[in-house]
Amino acid sequence: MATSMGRRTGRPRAVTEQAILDAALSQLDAGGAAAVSVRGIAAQVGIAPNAVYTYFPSKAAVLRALVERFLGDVNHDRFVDRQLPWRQRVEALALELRTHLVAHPGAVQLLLSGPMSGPNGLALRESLSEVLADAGSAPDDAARASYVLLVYVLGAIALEVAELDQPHTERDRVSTRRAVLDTISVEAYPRTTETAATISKDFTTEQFLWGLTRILNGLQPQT
Amino acid sequence: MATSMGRRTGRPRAVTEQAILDAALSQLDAGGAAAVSVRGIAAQVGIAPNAVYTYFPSKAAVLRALVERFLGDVNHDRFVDRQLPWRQRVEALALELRTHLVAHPGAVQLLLSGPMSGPNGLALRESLSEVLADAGSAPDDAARASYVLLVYVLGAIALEVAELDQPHTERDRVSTRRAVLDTISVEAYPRTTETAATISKDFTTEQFLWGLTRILNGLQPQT
DNA sequence: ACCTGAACACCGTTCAAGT
DNA sequence: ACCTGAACACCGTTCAAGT
Repeated sequence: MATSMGRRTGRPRAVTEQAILDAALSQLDAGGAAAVSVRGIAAQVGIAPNAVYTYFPSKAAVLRALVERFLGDVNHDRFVDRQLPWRQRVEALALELRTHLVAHPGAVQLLLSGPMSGPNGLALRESLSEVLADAGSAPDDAARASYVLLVYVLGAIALEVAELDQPHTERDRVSTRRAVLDTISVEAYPRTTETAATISKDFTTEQFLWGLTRILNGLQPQT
Repeated sequence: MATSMGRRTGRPRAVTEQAILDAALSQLDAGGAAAVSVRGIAAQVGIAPNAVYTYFPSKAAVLRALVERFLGDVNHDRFVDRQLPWRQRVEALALELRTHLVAHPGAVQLLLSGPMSGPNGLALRESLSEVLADAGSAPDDAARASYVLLVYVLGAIALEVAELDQPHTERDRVSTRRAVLDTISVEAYPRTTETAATISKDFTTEQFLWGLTRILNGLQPQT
């Protein structure tokens, strides 16, 4: 509420923080994260390069603000609607994230190179925690699940957009995507080899990922 | 086998490709991906900046070669051992990857910003596919599972190293890590709220991730 | 308070010249 | 064949000076 207040009198600002971020985003879209430059932003909004530092203290601050605005733009309507089943709420979030990230592929790099510690980033993680708490997780555990889900969504999209830059045929791409779908569970398929007999019948992907995470975090797998 | 052959006579090389990559890696370790520079590499190995272009055609090529060498360094012994149960083989790979990536956190950025399309990258994906084929997946489906697993491992480590740069207490970090462990399955916890009743009893994390992936790839969820 | 021009210490890459 | 010095077109950031 104090956005247009408190500005000390003097020469009026030539542009706005939003215009700076708009320019940064258009550079991001045009050439990826590496193509975003302070000088390019300045040229686009029509001020001298160093004038950018009146709006943000550094290029890193510009990128942080861009990530924050990006996260603020994802639609939370279905996500926070407690009337909906929790599955639909999480799916809505994942879909929203994917929509925005495919529209701005460079943003994936930005998201993965920082810990999303701004207000909107924390809010998103908290909302996700709430959903999973509604789903029946203990409050503490829900925070954990939100981490796993974000990892999965961001990681999957990161690799997807990396592949988009490659000279693959569309057919390759489609089959790669479909390829991901059916194999999350190896249980869904008949055992065809002898070594496959080593798998116990009731071993699920759920247990598998659980054990994998445990190992990745340096703890002993349960025996 | 033709590495030291075929070099046309003339002035001998002052350094080696490996020395260039060593220098690049030390810069990566010291200051992250952004700190790797052609000029810095040249200074470290003791040649002029432009002499680097006798060894690699561009900075991007240096980084690609670095990723390739990195992937070649992961120990495949336990991973390719068909005597071991497939779970242990995949876990060995995940652990190996994590060990190397935590030792060289900047490499995560490199891996996630490219599609790992070099020989070693493809070999790793193929090996992973073989393991899952041994586990009973149909050959085509196994390629898909390897994608999911790589996403999970790389994504998880990317966020982990991003958090390492933050001013968190060790206690925070440990609890965050433990937090990830227990909540991959919401099924493991008792339902405590009314909305939780919307979850069917036999709904597993496996099905959940499966549906999520399907949605992320733009296909209709099954009803 | 905000802008500008000029400068500093960098970058990746190219080119002509040396051996 | 490989190296060097010099140059080109950049980069983020700082500083002194203007209004």
